Amino acid sequence: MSGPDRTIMKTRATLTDVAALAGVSVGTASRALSGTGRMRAETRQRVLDAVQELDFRPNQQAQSLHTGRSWTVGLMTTDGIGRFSTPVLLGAEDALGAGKISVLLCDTRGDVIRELHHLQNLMDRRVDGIIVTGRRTDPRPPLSGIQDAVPVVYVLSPSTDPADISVVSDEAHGCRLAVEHLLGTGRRRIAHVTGPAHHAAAANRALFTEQVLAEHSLELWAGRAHFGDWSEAWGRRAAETVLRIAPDTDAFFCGNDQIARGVTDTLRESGVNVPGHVAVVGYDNWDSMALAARPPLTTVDVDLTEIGRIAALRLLEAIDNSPSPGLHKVACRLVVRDSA
Amino acid sequence: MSGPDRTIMKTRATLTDVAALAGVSVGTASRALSGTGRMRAETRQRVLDAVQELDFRPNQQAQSLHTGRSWTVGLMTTDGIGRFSTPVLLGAEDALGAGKISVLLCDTRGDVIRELHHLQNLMDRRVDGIIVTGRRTDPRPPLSGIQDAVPVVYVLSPSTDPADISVVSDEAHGCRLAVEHLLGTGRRRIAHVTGPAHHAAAANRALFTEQVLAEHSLELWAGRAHFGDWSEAWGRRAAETVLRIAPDTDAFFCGNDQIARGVTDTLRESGVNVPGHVAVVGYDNWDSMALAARPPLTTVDVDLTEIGRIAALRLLEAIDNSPSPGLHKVACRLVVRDSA
DNA sequence: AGCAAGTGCGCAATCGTTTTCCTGCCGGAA
DNA sequence: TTCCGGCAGGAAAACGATTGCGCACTTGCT
Repeated sequence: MSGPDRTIMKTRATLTDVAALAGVSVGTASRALSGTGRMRAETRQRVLDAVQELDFRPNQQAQSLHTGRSWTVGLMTTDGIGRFSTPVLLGAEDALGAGKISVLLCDTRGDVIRELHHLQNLMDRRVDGIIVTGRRTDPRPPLSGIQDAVPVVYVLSPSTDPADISVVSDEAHGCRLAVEHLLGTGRRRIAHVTGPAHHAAAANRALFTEQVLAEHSLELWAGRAHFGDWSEAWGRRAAETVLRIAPDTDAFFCGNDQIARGVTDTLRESGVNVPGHVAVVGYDNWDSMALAARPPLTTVDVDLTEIGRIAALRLLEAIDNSPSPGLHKVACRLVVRDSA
Repeated sequence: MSGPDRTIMKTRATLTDVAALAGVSVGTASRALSGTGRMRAETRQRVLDAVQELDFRPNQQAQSLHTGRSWTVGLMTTDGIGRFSTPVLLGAEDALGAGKISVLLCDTRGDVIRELHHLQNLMDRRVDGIIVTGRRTDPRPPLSGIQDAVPVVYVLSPSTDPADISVVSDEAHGCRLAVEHLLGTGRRRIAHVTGPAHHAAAANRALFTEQVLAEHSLELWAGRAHFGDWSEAWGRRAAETVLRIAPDTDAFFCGNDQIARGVTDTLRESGVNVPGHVAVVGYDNWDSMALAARPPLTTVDVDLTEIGRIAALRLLEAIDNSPSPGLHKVACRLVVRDSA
């Protein structure tokens, strides 16, 4: 319905209004607010009073137009906003917000056209920087068409160009934490069940796990790493297989918490005590999985929020013209619960 | 030939550059681009060529400063960005993106101070509208301090002021779908296990469930609704209780998928066949729960993405000065899998 | 030829700040 | 008294676009 238009449109006060009320020129009013320039304390106070009186707040767009800084960064997520990118996003938003910077959200859904389109939009809005995050940890090609126009930080999925700034989780460290925790509780026959071999996350974690074991003159139990998918169902199936081919396995290190949960389910239902007889360690520390498992999972926390925070800090540095290019790895934490 | 621009491409081309290259005034160049005003076809073409040549794109900030529209909306989420607000957010971003509008993300973490702060920021940036979303479905007080300055749409958590625009899930509809599906498969003794009684979501779903049953001259089985928390552990415990006090129960309708999963676990481990002997229906259609349960859960999908989309559309209407105040309810879908 | 009605396009104001330049004015030194 | 340094604050030019107004030049009609 066509209601009565807002006649009482109380338009916000401008600096001109403030200056008029304070009896000074706009230039002086501006200087009074920014603290630059010299003026009598009394004059400055008159301006401040007027600001108070009119509830004046500067128009960001006008400021940005003049200074060229928009105090805005774009956050492009390539793969929806899933379980992984959300904490990253929050961490970044938090760190940026402290610096008075706001976040423009773009979801490309993995579509190159859409990515280009959003990129164009961000440039049109003169963002000060861009954070690119993906769900997978596989490297991705850098954004095309923005040669140095604005700084970019890649998160979770590093850029294939080592000259770019990338922030990722230190998976080698995560695997070390898990394996050494298991070793510390006396386990020696450790099987590894994980996701698809063509996922970097799965392949890398398997590799790092083997490396850490090798340092202790051990090998993966039950043959090589067991690649499947990231599901509970796969965890259940894989556990059955391992129990069959290597019944003396005394620990499972799993590529994520869903697999780990599936493994514990199979173990419990097979009458194998966890952690008494076999220990299980997960990866990701996904609360609703890790806590609901029986028993609750000991698991590697990749601290996604911290990753987001660090990415934001690196971006701020780059915006301030002192970028630190390269791959930044963020340490993991081991969350010890009951399963190992 | 793209010779000269490659080296000097330091700053983006402005309309002035375009006008100079085309040999016209800025005003004419502007009109050539906007399509307004009359001019010789040849002149327009010269401008268009210059735009092409210089890769010109208008500066949004300058446009906004003049027109007063920022083509930006704020999206405030009050409670982190969880499982519920994320799909809403994506739906909104999608619908708004189609209208060339970008989304500024703000996370208040349920803190009133932070909310005020973000609100202030959004106003300073002259957003065209604001979407407010919360995790809980309980009503919330409207944003304070923005008397009609910009339109606001509340999502998931409706505003306590009925004159505001709110978009929520139609929970009565969701409960009807679930209960009538159970009735359709011949169940008559339906128990209800749900979250804390002080959560609107739990209380309402229990109420609606009873209402639908009453329409069929039935009552909740195993006494009144069983309130607890939203966890699997509660689902497991509640199922045990129900099996004990009302062993002839033939269906469970649960307040969310986690509870439902807990219920199926207890049933399976007690040797009760699902759905052969007892049927189970969940709520939320949270994939990683519903699909991983044994058997996979039949559950109510609240279509959060659609809710986000609709919220965005309502906001666009309001921005265009034809708001439709009140509570808008979005229908649910029943996703039938194996548990009922 | 003369006049009105149209075209095509430039000029300049505008949006709200920031920042540079410049002008008074005051006091102190010569 | 005159000159100069320094401080307070005003005028105005940016920033990059949009748009109302009006000037010059065509055209069409008598």
